[in-house]
Amino acid sequence: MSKVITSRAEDYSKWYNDIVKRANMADHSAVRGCMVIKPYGFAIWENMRDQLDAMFKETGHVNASFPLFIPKSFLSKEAKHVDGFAKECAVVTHHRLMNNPDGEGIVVDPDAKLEEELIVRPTSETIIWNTYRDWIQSYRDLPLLINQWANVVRWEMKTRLFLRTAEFHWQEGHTAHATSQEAVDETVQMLNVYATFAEEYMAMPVIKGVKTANERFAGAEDTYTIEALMQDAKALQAGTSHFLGQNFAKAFDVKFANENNKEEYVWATSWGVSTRLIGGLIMTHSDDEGLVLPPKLAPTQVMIIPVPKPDETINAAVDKVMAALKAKGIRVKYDDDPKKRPGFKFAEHEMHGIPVRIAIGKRDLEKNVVEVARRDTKEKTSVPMDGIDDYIEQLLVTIQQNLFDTAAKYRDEHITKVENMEEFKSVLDGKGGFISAHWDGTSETELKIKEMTKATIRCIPLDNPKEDGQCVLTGNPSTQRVLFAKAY
RNA sequence: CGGGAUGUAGCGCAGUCCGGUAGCGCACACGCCUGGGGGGCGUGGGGUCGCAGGUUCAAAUCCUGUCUUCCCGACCA
Repeated sequence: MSKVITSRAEDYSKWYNDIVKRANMADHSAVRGCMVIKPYGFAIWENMRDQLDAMFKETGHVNASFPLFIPKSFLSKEAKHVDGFAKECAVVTHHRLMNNPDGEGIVVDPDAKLEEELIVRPTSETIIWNTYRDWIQSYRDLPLLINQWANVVRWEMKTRLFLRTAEFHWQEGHTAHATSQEAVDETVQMLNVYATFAEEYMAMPVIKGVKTANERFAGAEDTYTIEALMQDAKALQAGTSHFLGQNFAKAFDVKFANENNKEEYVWATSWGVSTRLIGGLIMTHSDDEGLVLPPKLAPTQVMIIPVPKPDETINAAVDKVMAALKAKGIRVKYDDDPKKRPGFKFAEHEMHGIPVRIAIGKRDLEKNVVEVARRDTKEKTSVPMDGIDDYIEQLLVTIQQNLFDTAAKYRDEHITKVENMEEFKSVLDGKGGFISAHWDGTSETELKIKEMTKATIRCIPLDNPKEDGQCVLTGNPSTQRVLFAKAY
């Protein structure tokens, strides 16, 4: 049992915070609701970002950068969009400071008021579509497939490290298409990219689905989502991909001439994932000993520890092992700090979620073996030095798969079919997780259930089988089940 | 924005009721011992006690004001 991390059973929220802090991922900053992402946390984000970026490029997208600020008037051009974001915007009103004429410090210079206030972007649809107007004239300019890596600000009332912060890092893809179908295809394609990334790299199983009108992105025709389940049986919206229809094209007057020289409004998508994924990564795999990272995203995959401390014989053996592992492209480090004891290092690297530990001591060397420990299962095995590179290479694959399988099993065990509100409430208050239930398709019912239980419809799964039934709340006819859950 | 807490060393806390010039654990620095799961002993450095006023010979402690952060609500792709 860890000496510095609160157990999940004792206090799940505290456990989460302890992991973030003890694993050196992030800290609260001096700015309300904003976090400092520390080098280790950022290294994980860089690995996620690099992989996603490669996947975006494989699907034909390119990166660009748009302004941090958005003129206030832009935001209000799409009515639903402004409704969705108005309450959480940071606003720049002045451009100059001056010495306080009445005393200490500096004050805002009242003469430096901006003609038009600037909004710190909560998302970039408006500034981007205002720009696309100038870029798109003909169907030959389409599709336009652009992504940007950026930070955005949403003035949330209640924040949590990585899961919901006032400022966060993300990517936002913004694409323009000649036809509705092409835009819908793009929306689904990017949802699939996200799902592949979540499952194959984060080892986090997700359910792909569509949001209900209530949960839809402000300004979208349809919002597709990937939903994951955390270890406390609450759902996490891990990524969204929006079919925006012609809403933004109409708001910003973006038209193109089609093959018949007829003017049409452009069809749009936008899609994003954020540093929130790191929160999902933590809550999917980690345990009471600390962070657990999937090998594909771990900044360091293998840590070698000399026992009890480095010396010439051990160092020589380590050099050989490291060279062999590096030749396989494995990210390996040697903790040769002579001042720290092995037990301390074991605990420390477990806290940081490093997937594999290799301990090398004199006893091992006499037998020409090393001790290999897995972070996911805590299993320790004595492994011959010869062929250690192949062994570790395979082990990393095994760990990656095991993390996914374990999470998928937990998730599958936490999808429960219910037929009425009694069952609904008892499952929700008991084991939690996703509740698969019939719903009559109305916003009123959805909101009523939210009010009664705090559970929302996370999504209507894409591969949902049609099934006649009766709404859990109203008894009205329904054609399919939807997934409810309490969510982050 | 309502209700409740909180603020003392980098972190976690005691001291406040009953005023007398600040302490413990961890961390940090140095030394010695130790060494296959978070070592031991010793020495040492580090604090305008959230901020601003006030009472007093004397304020972390009492009084007034103010701010911060956290929790519960409200709010929230």
